[in-house]
Amino acid sequence: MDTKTLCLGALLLGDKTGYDIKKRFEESFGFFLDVAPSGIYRALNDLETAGDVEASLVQQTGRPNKKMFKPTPAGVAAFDRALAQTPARHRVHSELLFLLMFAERVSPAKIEDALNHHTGELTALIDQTDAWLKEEGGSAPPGLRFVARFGLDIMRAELESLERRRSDLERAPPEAQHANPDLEPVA
Amino acid sequence: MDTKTLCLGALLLGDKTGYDIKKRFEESFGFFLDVAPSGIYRALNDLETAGDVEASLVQQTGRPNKKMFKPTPAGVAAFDRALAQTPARHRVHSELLFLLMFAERVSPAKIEDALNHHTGELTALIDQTDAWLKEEGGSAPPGLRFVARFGLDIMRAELESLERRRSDLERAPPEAQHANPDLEPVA
DNA sequence: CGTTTCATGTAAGTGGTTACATGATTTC
DNA sequence: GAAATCATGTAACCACTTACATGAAACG
Repeated sequence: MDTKTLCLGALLLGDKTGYDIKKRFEESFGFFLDVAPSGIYRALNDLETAGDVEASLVQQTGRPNKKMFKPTPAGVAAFDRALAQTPARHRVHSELLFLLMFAERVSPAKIEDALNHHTGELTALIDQTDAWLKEEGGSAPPGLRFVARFGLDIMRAELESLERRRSDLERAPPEAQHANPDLEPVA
Repeated sequence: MDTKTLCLGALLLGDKTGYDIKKRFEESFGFFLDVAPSGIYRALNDLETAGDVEASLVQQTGRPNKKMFKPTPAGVAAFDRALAQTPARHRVHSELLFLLMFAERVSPAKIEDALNHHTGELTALIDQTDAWLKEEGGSAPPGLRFVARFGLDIMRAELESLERRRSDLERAPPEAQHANPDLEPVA
């Protein structure tokens, strides 16, 4: 899914400036969609020249001026079209899992760190989502709420599974397999 | 994570040809890592010129010849280095969730389809992973087994959550928001 | 005082995707 | 007969990433 559509979506959810969108991606959104910050401003400008958003400059004193964006009817239509056409992919894009697949080849410290880091991120996101549901969840559209609840379910399942199975990785395999002495035969 | 490292990983897991790797990506691997098939052959050739893999041609009658690849010691070292350096990202890259966030703007049929398709994929993958664990799981390295088990946990959690919450989406919100009637384009 | 927050961009480079090409054999 | 499987690639394009640039104010 391209950055432009993602930005339009953010604008429909109430964001106003490129900075707002960037923040949203760093927080909730970013958990399941990737966008580079610099790409956002670019996309916004492209959308503007295409007539899909309208911009208005806001002078500010004490802090940088900003540019507020609003989708035009054409932009909304384009968004809906993109939504309807986008194949509904869903995958756990994870270098962490790739790393864990090859856990034997990596220093235990790195594995430990990676696991700790991820569980930390998960608990933070869980808390954050939980708070959002309580505060704003009531007034949010059902789709948004659904995704938040679903996300919570998954993140909690991940945490639980990691905690339960973690020891399987940390216990070095009894004897058979220590590091990789000879790895041709694997096949 | 770049295609080359991914290919090296696949070779360490026992794959031999580009085609094998491609298949692995379409099956298990592909669930959490993206690679375009055409990129694989390219990557393999690059790896060969870099001296990270060795190739041997296999003449076949009745079907196309193939090129079997094997990592060199240098390749193995490069792989381990890449593993150690790669940040252990983990995110649910999901256009499906994006779609669901804006469920009100999409035709109920599309939502229904997307959900059905995904649950179908999930059950298939669950069965497949389950079977793998029973058949080959015993002899597989612990990292691989861990990921398979973790994957099962998550996929089951997803299925359960989707089934439980699905009705929240299908029930149109009481009054306020009934789709978007002006959806001229694709819809 | 140093760092984070706010706020918006440019420039260069490339890795990856899409689309195309080939062709025998087995399966339905 | 049509379609899928096996098997390997080339060519071109461009969206995205990384790195860099700027600068005031608030926070600690």
